[in-house]
Amino acid sequence: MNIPQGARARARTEITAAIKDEARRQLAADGAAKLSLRAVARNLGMVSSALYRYFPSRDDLLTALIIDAYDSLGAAAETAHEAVADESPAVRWTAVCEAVRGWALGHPHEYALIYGSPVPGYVAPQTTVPAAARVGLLLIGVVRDAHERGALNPPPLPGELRAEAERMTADFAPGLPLEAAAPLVAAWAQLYGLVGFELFGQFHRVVEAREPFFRDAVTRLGQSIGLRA
Amino acid sequence: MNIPQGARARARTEITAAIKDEARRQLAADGAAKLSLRAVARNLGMVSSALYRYFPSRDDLLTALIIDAYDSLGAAAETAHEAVADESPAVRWTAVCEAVRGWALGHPHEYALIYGSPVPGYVAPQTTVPAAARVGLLLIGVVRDAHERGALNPPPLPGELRAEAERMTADFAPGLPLEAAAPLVAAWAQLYGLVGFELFGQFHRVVEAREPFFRDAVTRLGQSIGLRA
DNA sequence: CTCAACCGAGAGCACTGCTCTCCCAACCAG
DNA sequence: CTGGTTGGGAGAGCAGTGCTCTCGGTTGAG
Repeated sequence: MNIPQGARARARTEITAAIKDEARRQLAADGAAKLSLRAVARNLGMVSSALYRYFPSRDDLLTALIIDAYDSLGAAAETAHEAVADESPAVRWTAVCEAVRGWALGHPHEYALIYGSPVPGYVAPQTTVPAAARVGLLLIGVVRDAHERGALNPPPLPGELRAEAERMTADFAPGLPLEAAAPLVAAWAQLYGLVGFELFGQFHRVVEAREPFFRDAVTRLGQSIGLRA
Repeated sequence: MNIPQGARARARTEITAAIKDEARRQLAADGAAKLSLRAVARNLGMVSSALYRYFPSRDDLLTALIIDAYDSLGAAAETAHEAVADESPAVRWTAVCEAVRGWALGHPHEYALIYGSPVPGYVAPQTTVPAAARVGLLLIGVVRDAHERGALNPPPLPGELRAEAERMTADFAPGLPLEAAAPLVAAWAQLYGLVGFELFGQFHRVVEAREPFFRDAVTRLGQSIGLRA
């Protein structure tokens, strides 16, 4: 990103990038579990121990890939959103949802890496949080926008969720009506349920017309928060 | 299940069960990826090669565990359902959903095994289908029952989903009104989105009051199919 | 120009899934 | 009761893994 700071440093960033690229290739081809440091090193013409100068462990490489995947997904969603920025909130909502699904179908193993079961004993470091939040923030923005232009009719807020809803809006969704907070978070999770089931084969012989089915489901998901079609 | 058919056959079923038990222990402790055939054999006092007489590969052992996990989850859901069999469909719906969540929280690694990202290159054999279908059939039964007693108000059916809905009801949900088919399947997937997000840490610092949040979400999920509270 | 930091190479350790061969014990037919 | 067949445990071995450590050569800062 900066002015070249010496051959050494530049080589380091280049090699780091090359490692990630090769790792991403293997990830896309065979999935996270088959990603092998030795194979990455081999394909890069280096010896496996040299790779540890760049990533102290396999988990650190995976973490880097996870952040990249979150960013790639977030960018795809944001791009799709910009293309319909002038439309109604309901249209923008489904556009973002369909972008998530599209990205997932195009990057199944990367999707599995970030939204599938966490790799054994692996705990995502805090570093991943900002990248992971991008899609969520985008959805919050759509719903808040609907609220601001008076196009939001959220369902009533159950009393036992009032405190939770207040905390949610204060923490990460300022400007959102209390009634929309929990339904929005739930819809966010449910979106990934739909995508995951399709991607991981749970819809095999159950859902055939995948696209219309998904469009219908996320439209109703938007309605469940109060976005009217 | 039968009359003892000789020491040989009995020993075989006993050892097979012992292997599965030990494997399940390791699965619960460390997750699927760390399940090691050699470690299982070691803890059972046998040599690793002997284990291949019972399970031809690691994947076959995993498949057996997957089927058991589906059955365990299905049994938990059915038990929970029976306990409220006399209640309204809406109550039974949330009871089944909460049973799924409860089982998942109690068996995180087994849940990850069946609903997380499929293990690398692993494809579930047809054998798993009946066990996997139990929860789905239970939910179908609840909604059909609501329909039969006139307590179901499904949303309108979009034209582009009519053929799909006809196929769905014909294939696995006879007696269900066309309008309910797609919303039900979607709700089924969305339920696992909610559970998965909680289980895999996506709700960390996002949802604090997990139980009321979940109860509210699945109640609205039921309403989205037409079950009135 | 010197010296520390950097980093690639290679050997090695402990582990994995899986195969193959050997050999004994259980079983069934005659 | 016996003899051949089969089931299954033991052990060695192969190819692969993540990771560590040591040895040198190169780079770049003081």
